[in-house]
Amino acid sequence: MSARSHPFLEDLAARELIVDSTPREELAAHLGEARRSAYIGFDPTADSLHVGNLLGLTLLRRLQLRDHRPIVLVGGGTGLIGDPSGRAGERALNELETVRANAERLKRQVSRFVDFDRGANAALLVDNYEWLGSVSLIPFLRDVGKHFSINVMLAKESVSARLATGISYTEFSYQLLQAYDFRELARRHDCTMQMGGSDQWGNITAGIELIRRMDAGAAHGLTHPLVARSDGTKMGKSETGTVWLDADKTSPYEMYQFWINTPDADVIRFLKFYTFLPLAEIVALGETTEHAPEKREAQRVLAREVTQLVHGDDGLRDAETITASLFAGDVTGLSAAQLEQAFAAAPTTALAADDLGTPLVDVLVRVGLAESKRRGRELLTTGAIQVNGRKVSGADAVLSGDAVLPGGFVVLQRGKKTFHIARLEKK
RNA sequence: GGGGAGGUACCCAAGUGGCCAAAGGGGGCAGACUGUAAAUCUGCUGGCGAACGCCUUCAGAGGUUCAAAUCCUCUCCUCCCCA
Repeated sequence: MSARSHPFLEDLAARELIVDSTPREELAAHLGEARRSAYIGFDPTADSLHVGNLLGLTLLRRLQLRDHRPIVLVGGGTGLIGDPSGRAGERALNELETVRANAERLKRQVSRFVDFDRGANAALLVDNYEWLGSVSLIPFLRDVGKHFSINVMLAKESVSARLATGISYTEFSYQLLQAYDFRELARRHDCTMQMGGSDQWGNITAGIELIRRMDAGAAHGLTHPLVARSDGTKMGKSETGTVWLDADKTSPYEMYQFWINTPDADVIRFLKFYTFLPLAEIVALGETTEHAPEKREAQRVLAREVTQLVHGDDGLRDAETITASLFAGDVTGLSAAQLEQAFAAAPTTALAADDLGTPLVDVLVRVGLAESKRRGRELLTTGAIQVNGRKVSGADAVLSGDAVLPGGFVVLQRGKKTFHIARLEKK
C-alpha cells in the first residue's frame, strides 16, 4: 500500500463519493497502517431507515470489504435532541419510548449491509443513549463544553442558517453531543474516523477537535455527497412518498420500481454510488445508455443490484417476477400457479366473490387506485384504466366474471406503471 | 408600548357583496409521443351524483344581508416599521 493513497479512498474518489475529508494523504496513511474503526451515526427519527440512508450504509460496507471495522451508531440519545442540519425550523421532539423502539428496529435493518460476524473486523453496533443517557450537566459543561468556542459554533453552517429564524438551545447543543459521541467511540472502541453526509462535516470536525483537545488524539473524517436527482428532486422520495428500507413499508417490488425509473442523466452516477459493481462495468453500462438508452440496461442493473442488497435474493426475485408479469402486458395466458407466484408479494386487495358486477369505479376506489369516485370516473373516461392489460372504456364499466383470471386474480392498472392486484376470495 | 401589512384550495398567488368551488402559476394525476425516459402538447385537479344539482371550503367564532372569501364585531397567528 502506498503511503499516498489507499484502495478504500481511491475507490470512493473514483465513485465521486468524497466531498470533504481530513487531509487525504494522512488519512490514507492512517488506513494503510492498521485495521481501523470508522463510524456513521443514524438518528432513529422513524421506525425504518430509508433510501436517503443508503449511501452511508454502503459506505460502511465498502469500508468493511477493505478489511476495516464499521461501527454503526444508533442515535438513541441524539435522536432525542434533533439535528438542526438542513432544517428550516425546530424539530418536534420525539418521545423517549418512540426513539427507543425505533432504535431497536434500526439495529435489525443494518445487518443487511454490514457483517456482524466477520472475525476481527466484525461490524459493531452501538447506541449513544448508552453514554448520553446518563450524562450529568455540570461535569459535561466543565469537561466537554469548555472545549467549544461559541464563536466557532455559531459560524457553523447548520447553526448560522438557523440564526435568522431561530434555534433552541437544545438543538444548538447537538454538535456538542455528536462531538462527544466521536470522542466516546474513540475511547471505547478505538474509533478514529467518522463518516457521514456532507451536511455533517461541521459536526465531524467538531468531534475531531474535541478528541485532539481532550485526549490529544488524531482522528479523521470524510463526507459523502447529499444525493439529489438531476431534476433537483431529493433522493429517496417516490411519487408515493418515502422509499423505506423496511419491506413492510416499501415492498421489494416498489423498491425495484423506484430504481428502474431512474433518469438516464442519473443512472451512471447512482450505479457508482449505490452498487458494488466494478467501475469498468459501470463505464460499459454508461456506453450502453449512451447508444441504446431505450434498453434501459443501466436502470435494470441498478434496480437489480440495489434491490438485492436491501432485500436479498428472495426480495429481488419477487420484484423481478412481479415486474415481468405486470409490464409484459399479457397476463391472460398464465396459470393459477404462475399468477400465484408472480403476485405473492404484489400489492393486493381481497374482494369477495359476490363483488362481481360491482361498478369498476367502486373497485378502483376500494383498492386505492382512485382517490374518489369522481376521480375514478375521470380515469375511466380518459382511458387510463386497464384490466389485465386491456384498456377499459366507459365510466359505467363493471367488474365482470370474464376479467377474473385463474386463482381469482384481476390485474388493475392505472396509467402506465401503477398496478394493483385484486383477488376474489371464494365463499 | 405606538404605527402598518397580512392570513384564500397541496404550495405560491388573484379576487374586496351576487356572474366564486373561487383567475393565474407551480406541483400532482391522466392522455398523445416514447424507452415504465427527458422535453413538448392536451385534459383534469374539494366531495357526492348519470345529470339538473346538492354538500363542505377562503385563519377561528359570532353578526349584517334575499345573498359574504368579500361588510361589521371579537379572538388567534404571521410579517414590517418606529420606540
